[in-house]
Amino acid sequence: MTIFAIRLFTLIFGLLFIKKREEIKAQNIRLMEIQLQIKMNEKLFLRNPEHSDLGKKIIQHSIQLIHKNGFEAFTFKKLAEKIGSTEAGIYRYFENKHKLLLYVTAWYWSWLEYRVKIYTTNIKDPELKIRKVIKLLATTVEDDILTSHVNESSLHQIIIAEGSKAYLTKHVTEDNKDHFFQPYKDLCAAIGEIILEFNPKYKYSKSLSSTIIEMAHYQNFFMHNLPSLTDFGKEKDESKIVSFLEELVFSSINKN
Amino acid sequence: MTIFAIRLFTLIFGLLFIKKREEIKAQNIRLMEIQLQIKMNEKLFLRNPEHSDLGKKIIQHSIQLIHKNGFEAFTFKKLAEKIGSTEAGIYRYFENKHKLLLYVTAWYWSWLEYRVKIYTTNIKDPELKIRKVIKLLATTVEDDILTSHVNESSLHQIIIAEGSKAYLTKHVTEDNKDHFFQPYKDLCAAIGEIILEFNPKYKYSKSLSSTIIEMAHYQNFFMHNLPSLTDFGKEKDESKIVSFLEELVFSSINKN
DNA sequence: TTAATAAAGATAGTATTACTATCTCATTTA
DNA sequence: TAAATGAGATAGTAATACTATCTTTATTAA
Repeated sequence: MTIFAIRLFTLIFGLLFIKKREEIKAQNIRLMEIQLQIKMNEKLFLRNPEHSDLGKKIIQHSIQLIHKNGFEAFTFKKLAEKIGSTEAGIYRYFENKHKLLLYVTAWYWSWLEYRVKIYTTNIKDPELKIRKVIKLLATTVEDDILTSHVNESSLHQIIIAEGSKAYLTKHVTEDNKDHFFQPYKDLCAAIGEIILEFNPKYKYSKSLSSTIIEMAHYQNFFMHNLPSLTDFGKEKDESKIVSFLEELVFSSINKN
Repeated sequence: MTIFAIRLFTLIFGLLFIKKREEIKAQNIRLMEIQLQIKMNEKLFLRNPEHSDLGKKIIQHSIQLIHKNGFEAFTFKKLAEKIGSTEAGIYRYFENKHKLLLYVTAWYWSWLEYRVKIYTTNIKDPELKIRKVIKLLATTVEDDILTSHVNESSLHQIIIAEGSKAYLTKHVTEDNKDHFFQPYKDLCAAIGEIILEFNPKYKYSKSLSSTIIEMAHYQNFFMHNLPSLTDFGKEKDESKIVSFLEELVFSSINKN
């Protein structure tokens, strides 16, 4: 079923799904391994990190380091030391650390949209679709086995704490012209569509959509770090955020 | 009336309102000048910027520079050059640029809470109060004449684009222990109270409150910079954000 | 098998940033 | 009049954010 859903998704939404041949040389056996590969905007990198071991290590350990020390403290030098390479080596892949942040955030939003699509295509009822979407947005993810070098759980945490820094810059406009935020915008549009499916007359589908996305993350951050800004400070229970967002959304879009 | 409201506010909410004696030496005349002074957390600075000309210049030109070039590009060196002082001079007032950001954001939230209070104390109807609050949050401010060295309009823009960077750090927890976010939390609590006034049974008053605050700013940022994330991209009309927020809030808290 | 090419390691160097330290001088204030 | 304070001037340092170049190693194509 999963494989079918994934293939369907590939056909419909154009993400790349490849069978990767991995040669185990010692035994000279060819194994087929299923890997999810997300097509990334080429302007985000100088050399495609998916295409080499060093590249994958860069992504993998960037996520770890940013998650551990935060984006401000993250430097290419520290990253290089961690993966046993050199600063210059990282610069061959990414122009600077902000591009790398744009890369991992774009990757995250693409991956989320992919999950939204495969988990909602089989659902008819738009109400259930929206509930599913909110759950996907606001619930901590388990590591996706389809992506060996990306720890989705850490990545999720990064997006919560650092995600908005990707666009809160003086060069948003140029970055936007280079389509660096396309995955975010696509996800927002997709959720907006579902909202309109539920209520075609609702006037703020996109703004409500970006509100859900942002708040799914912000309420999580607040709950853990500035609890008095939420009503979930004591329990620290993600399902409460889901309930809040559901109530917020459905009371807004109900057709009365 | 304004003066009365301000005095009332001083009594009730403990903000400092002082008559500042300004000696005009040449003429040896003492003038009384009304100044709004917000009591700031002492841990935010090394030397109180309100207490000297250089200090006020630091605040005034920091706001200008951050507004113009963004917080990342902002350095104490550039600031010093701009105001004709030295880097070391600025460091006597603020430990680092992040503390300065915390200072101006805390100032902004205090000022907003002060405005929320004076503009809602005379209103009985909680519905009207909420409408007023949303307008105050989501509408560009005119420069407040009561604060000579703060350009509130630029400050508002800064909060939209840089405000969340104040708490999106690895040291939120310590900063929170030092009460650096108290003004934000107070504002959020105050709005939460009004929501409960309207509907005492509503379960998410604080989360809804932080949602309104954040979205008032984010929808504005999106509208201007990533318009496809909103429904106001074409008109770029702040009053649309107000309408969106009003619909969001009232459909959520209506008692049916 | 050989040559060409690409990836990546090794090393060096620079401008800027984010500070810290110290010394002097002018102005207030007590 | 002495003491305290504010602020200008200058110097120095460690870290950051790069750029450049040279060499070694691995891959591929002729």
